[in-house]
Amino acid sequence: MQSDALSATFSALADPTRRAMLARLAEGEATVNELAEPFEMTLPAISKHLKVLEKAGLVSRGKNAQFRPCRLEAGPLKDIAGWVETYRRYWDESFDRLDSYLEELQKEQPR
Amino acid sequence: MQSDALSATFSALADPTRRAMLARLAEGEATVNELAEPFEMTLPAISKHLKVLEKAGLVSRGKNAQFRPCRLEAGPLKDIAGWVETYRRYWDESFDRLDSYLEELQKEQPR
DNA sequence: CATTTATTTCACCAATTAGTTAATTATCTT
DNA sequence: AAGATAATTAACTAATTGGTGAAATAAATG
Repeated sequence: MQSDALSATFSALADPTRRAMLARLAEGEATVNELAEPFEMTLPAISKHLKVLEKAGLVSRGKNAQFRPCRLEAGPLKDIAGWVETYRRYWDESFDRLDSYLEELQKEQPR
Repeated sequence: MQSDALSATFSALADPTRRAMLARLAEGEATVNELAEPFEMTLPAISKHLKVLEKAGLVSRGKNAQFRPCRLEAGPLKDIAGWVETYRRYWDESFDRLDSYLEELQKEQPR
């Protein structure tokens, strides 16, 4: 088990099923069965994928009777965005302009 | 082996050693031995990590005498950035403003 | 040509991952 | 209390991953 958060997040995202589950959760909360519905997998498999997402902090779960509604938690995605952003200059020539735009944004909304 | 490109990229990035290698390559080309130097791993292990990065399209290799200089290829990182960007609204309230800024950028520089 | 240097391939191993079926737990409904 | 529904846990398996040491390959150098 990789212990650093960034690795856990990248690892959780390295699976199309899990990314599809996040995409579904982006539209709103869903129960485990609702999340499982589009896939040809058994429920225990879905349960395991959910656990991976949960450990990476990408999903949180509530409790409603026998249901365990899942919510998207985007914090770790922000970290991914931050990490990848440091490489933007290597694929995008207009990096400098966006960079300074983001700096502007920062100044406008101080903490 | 997961066949889709996005999964391969996330998977390649889900390892701190490989991310460190990319960070090194961001500073410029490096040989395998140069890349290996900061790590306590054997050369074959490094070679394997490089192969993972290469298969994900994140690294390309040249040929110079017995050296195989490695270069960073940022294309797949752009795809990661694109993927994660669709979730920005979930962690950042000022998404709408950035979104419209990026649309502006698009218009200014068509293809 | 023999040796050194750079790197890869091979054969192996232990741990992890992604899936299964069967059993269990928890809660609601009748 | 009994049955149905939601979800998890357990036990197992096959494939993948991340590492190793030893051998092989490729090119430069004495």
